[in-house]
Amino acid sequence: MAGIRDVARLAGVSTATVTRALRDEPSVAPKTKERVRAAALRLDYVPSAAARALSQGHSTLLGLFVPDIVNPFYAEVAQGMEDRAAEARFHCVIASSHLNRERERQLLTSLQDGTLAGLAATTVGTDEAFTQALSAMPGPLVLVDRRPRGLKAPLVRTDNRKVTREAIRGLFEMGHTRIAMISGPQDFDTACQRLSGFRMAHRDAGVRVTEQLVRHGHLGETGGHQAMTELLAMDPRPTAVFCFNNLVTVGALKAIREAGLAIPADISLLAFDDMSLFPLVDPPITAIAQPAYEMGRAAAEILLRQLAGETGIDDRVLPATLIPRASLGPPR
Amino acid sequence: MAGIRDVARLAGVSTATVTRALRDEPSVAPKTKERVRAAALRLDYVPSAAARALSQGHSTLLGLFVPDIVNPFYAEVAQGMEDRAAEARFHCVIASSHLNRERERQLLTSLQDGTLAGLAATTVGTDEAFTQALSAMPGPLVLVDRRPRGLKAPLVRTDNRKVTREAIRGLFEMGHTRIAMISGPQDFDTACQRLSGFRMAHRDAGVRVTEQLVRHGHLGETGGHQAMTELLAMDPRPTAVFCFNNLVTVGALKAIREAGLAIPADISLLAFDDMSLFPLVDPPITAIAQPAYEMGRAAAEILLRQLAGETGIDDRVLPATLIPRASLGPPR
DNA sequence: TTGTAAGCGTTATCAA
DNA sequence: TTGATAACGCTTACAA
Repeated sequence: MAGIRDVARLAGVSTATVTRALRDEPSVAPKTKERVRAAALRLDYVPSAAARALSQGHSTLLGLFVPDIVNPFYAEVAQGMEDRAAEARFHCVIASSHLNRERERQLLTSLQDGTLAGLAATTVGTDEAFTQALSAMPGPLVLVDRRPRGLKAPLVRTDNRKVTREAIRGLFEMGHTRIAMISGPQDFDTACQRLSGFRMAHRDAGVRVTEQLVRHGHLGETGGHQAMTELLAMDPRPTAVFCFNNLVTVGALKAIREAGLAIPADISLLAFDDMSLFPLVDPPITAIAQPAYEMGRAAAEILLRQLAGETGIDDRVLPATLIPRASLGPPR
Repeated sequence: MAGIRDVARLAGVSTATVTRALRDEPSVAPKTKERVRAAALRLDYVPSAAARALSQGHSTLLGLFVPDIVNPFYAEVAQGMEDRAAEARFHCVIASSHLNRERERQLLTSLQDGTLAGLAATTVGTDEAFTQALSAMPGPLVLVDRRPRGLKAPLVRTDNRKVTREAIRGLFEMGHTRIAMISGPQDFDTACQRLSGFRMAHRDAGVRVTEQLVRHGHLGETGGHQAMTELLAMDPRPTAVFCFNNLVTVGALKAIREAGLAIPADISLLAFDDMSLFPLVDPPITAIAQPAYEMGRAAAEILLRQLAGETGIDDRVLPATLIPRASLGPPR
C-alpha cells in the first residue's frame, strides 16, 4: 500500500504538496498538481481515512440511530440520509437498536470516540438516560421524526397535526361520528401531535371526542391488534379508526379481519404512514404518507451544515400527503 | 476531551500502562488496573477510534453493500449483520447503491482507505468492473445471496434449487401443468438456481418445460408487471406462475389484478421471498421465505472470522421455507 | 509556490 | 510489571 511519502518521492515534492495538490488547492502550481496526480494514480494511492480523521479531528461518518431498520419508514429515512451523505462523500453507519440499551450505549461511545462525525437519531421518548446522554454528546446532532422532551437539537419532522386534522375532517364529511384512534405512548410527541389533529378535527366538526375511543400507548403490530380488538368489542362500535403508524395499522387490520368485519362497510381504516403493499391489501388502505426519504436527506443536510460550522439551525417541517384508497367509506 | 495522557498522569502511570490496563491484559497488576480504571472513569476517557485505527492498521467498521435497503429482504440482512457485528463491538456501514456506479466506487475507496475493515456485498452480476475491483480489494470479503462469476470469496446463500424444486412439485400435485416462471437476468446465479429447481421439478413430474412460459431478465416491479402481462396474453394461459423474487411478485400481482383475473381460481401465484404484508394481500400470497436475518448474521460472522485470521472459509448455505397461504390452488 | 516539522492519540517494541 | 519512545500516515502552521 503506497503512502503519501511514496507519492511525494515519485513526484519529487514534499508530502505537504501532495496533500495540497490532491485536494486541488489553488496554491499549488498546475504543473506540480499534474505531476502529483500522475504519481498518485500510478501508485494507486488512497489516503488513509484513519490518519486523516486523526489529523483533522473528525471522521466522515454519519450515524443514524433508528428503532428498526426493517420498518420501511426508517429504511427510507436511511436511504435518503445515505444518498445525501454520499454526495458529500460521507458514509452512514446505521444502528438499529430494537430498543436495545446496550446498543444505544455503544452508539454513544462511537460518537465520543470520534468514529462518528455526527448523529441523526429517532429516539424513543421513554428512554430518559439515553436522551440525556445524547444531549451531553459532543458533535452535531439532529433529531428525526420526534423530539424527546428537553433535547435541544434541530428536528426534521412532518406536519403531523395539520395533515391529521384534514384527514379526519374527510371522515366526518363521509358521515362518520364515532371515530376511534389508536395512538402511541403519550410521551411520543408524534402521537400527541396526531392526536391533537384528531381532536381539532372533532372540534371543527362540532363533535365531542368520545374518550373511550382513543386508545393510548399502543405500539407495533401487537399493540395495534390488541387495541383494535378492544375497540371492536365496544357497543356501539366505532365506524372508523385512525391508526397512528404503520405497524399499528397492520395489527389493527388483522384484528378487523379476525372479527370477520368488512372494510370499509363495517369500519373504515385510516393509516398514518404508507407502505408499499398497502395498495394491494384487501381492501387497499388509505394512508397518510410521510416523505421519509426527504426526511432522511434533510437530516443529513442539517448534520453537514452543522459540521460546516453553522449554528442555530431551525427545525425542518415537511408536508405529509393523504393517499386515498379504498379503506374509507361512509358508515352503514 | 480527556486523552490517554491525562489518564496516565492522574493514575500515576505511563500511557502504555493505561492501554494495557484498560484492555485488561494480565501483565498489569490488579492494583494498577484499578487505579487506571478509576482515573479513566473520572475523566470520562474514551479512546479515540481514529488513533486506534491508525495505530492498529484497521477499523472496527464493516461495510454492507446492497442494491436497495428499502427492499425488506436487504433490510433484514442488514439487521442481522448489524446485530452480529455489534456483539463484537463492530459497526456497520450500509451502502445502498441503487446500482449507482459512483456510489460503488466510493465504497471501494472506503475499503482501500481503511474506513472499512471488511465488506459484505450483494453484487449485481452485470457490473463486471465492480466485481473485478472487488476481487482486487485488500481485506476480508463475503458475498451475500449471489456470487458474480469469477469472484473467489465465501458466499452466504439459500438453497435455492432445492426449495424451488419442492415448491413447484406442490404445484404439479395440485394438478397444474402449464406453470410459468418469471425469472431474473441470466447472469444472476440465484435466478439460474431457482430456474434449475423449476426445471428439475418438471422432470420429476415428467412434464416438459414450455420455454415460452419462462421469461428471463425481469427485475423489479416493472419487470414483473411486464412479464406477467405478456404471460396473460398467451393462449392458453399458464395456470400458475412462479416469481423469482419479491418485487417481481408485486409487479406480477398488479398485472393479474389489472387483467381482472382471480387468484388462485384463474391463476396461482407463488413468490420467492416473503414480505410482511403478503398475509394481508388479497389473496394472501404463498411464498418461499429466505432466512434473511440469519444470512446477515452469517455474513458478519464470516467477516469477523476472516479478520481473526481464518482462511479457506466455506460457503454457508441456509434453508428457505415454503409458507403456504392462499394464492395457490388447483387449476380450473 | 513549496518545504520543514510539529502535531493528532493510540499501540507496540524494547528495555528496565 | 512498568516505562520510554518510536511508529502509524496524514494535515497544517510557519518558514522560506
